[in-house]
Amino acid sequence: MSKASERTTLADIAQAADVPVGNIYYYFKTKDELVGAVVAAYTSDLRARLASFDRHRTPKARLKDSCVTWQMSGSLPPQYGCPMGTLCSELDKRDDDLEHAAAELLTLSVDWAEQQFRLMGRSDARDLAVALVAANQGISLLTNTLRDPELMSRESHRLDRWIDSLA
Amino acid sequence: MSKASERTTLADIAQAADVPVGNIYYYFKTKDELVGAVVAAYTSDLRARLASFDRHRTPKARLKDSCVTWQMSGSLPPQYGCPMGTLCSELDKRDDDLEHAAAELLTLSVDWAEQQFRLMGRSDARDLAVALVAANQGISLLTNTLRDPELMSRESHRLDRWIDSLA
DNA sequence: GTCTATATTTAGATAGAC
DNA sequence: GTCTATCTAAATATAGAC
Repeated sequence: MSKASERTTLADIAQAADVPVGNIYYYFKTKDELVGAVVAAYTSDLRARLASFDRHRTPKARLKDSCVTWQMSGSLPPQYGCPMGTLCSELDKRDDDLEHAAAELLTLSVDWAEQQFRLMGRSDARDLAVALVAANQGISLLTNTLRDPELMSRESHRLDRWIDSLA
Repeated sequence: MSKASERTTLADIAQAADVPVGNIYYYFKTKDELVGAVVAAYTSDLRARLASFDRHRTPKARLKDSCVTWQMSGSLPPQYGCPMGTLCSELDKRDDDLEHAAAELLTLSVDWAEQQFRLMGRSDARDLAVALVAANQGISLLTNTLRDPELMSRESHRLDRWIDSLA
């Protein structure tokens, strides 16, 4: 099999970190432990980002800022694929502690958005939150798969106008 | 590594098909050839589905039907993950013929939807098409990751109303 | 703490009996 | 056409020198 499955190996990580492979095991007992550390870092980063939106006075401004922020984090080097989507499909198949890490990550975003729509007085806050997160995840998938950053920016603007249009 | 990376192995496929592993090589020379066959089948299935929407008289009816159809194909057994999303993140990383298969699959859907919006007289047909496909992909990811089929049906209804609201 | 060498495990692929 | 046994390659993991 030529270069088929292409999941990230310890050799890849070691090369990126410019250390020998065996060295990794001084810091992490297993590869799973390393993956867990990555997920934990990603989670704490997301929490920090969500918290940072508190600086805006209105929930509408917070939501609009979140679109822009996701847009930036989405336009990473495309060869790494849609970060959240990849994480979800990788973690989703497991049967250990990390099995639900992807779900927790998504729930974090949905709950936050729901809270903002609720503060805007929308009784359909949950549906709107789900739709917003789904739109962001979906456009991230399209942008990365089609290798076209403009898709993300155009959809971001559309979502921005959509949020503006809400009561 | 316990059950960490969890990509689909030939052993998994053989077990699902209830045949011994070696038997697979009678039908496919390599695993890549098997993956290619799966992608080809998926593509032809998508083409057939898009073609079947022609039975509706108006583009609006076609688009609305496509949401319902995607909703059904999305509520598969959740342990397999979001089908299209998984396919994209798996194929995306390759460097062979299949590298762009995921992109072609998505483009097929976007082009079709663009055509329908265009027939509706929308000058922003491309943006709407991208948004629709992204919404479907995103809600598929959420539905599968959060293991909640209701997310998909509620978002489908929302998209249905959204299409109805367009001029 | 960092490195090399090597052991272990797993997945892809082949050979050959039936 | 189907099966078992086995080979090879690659990735995870460990041992032990420095």
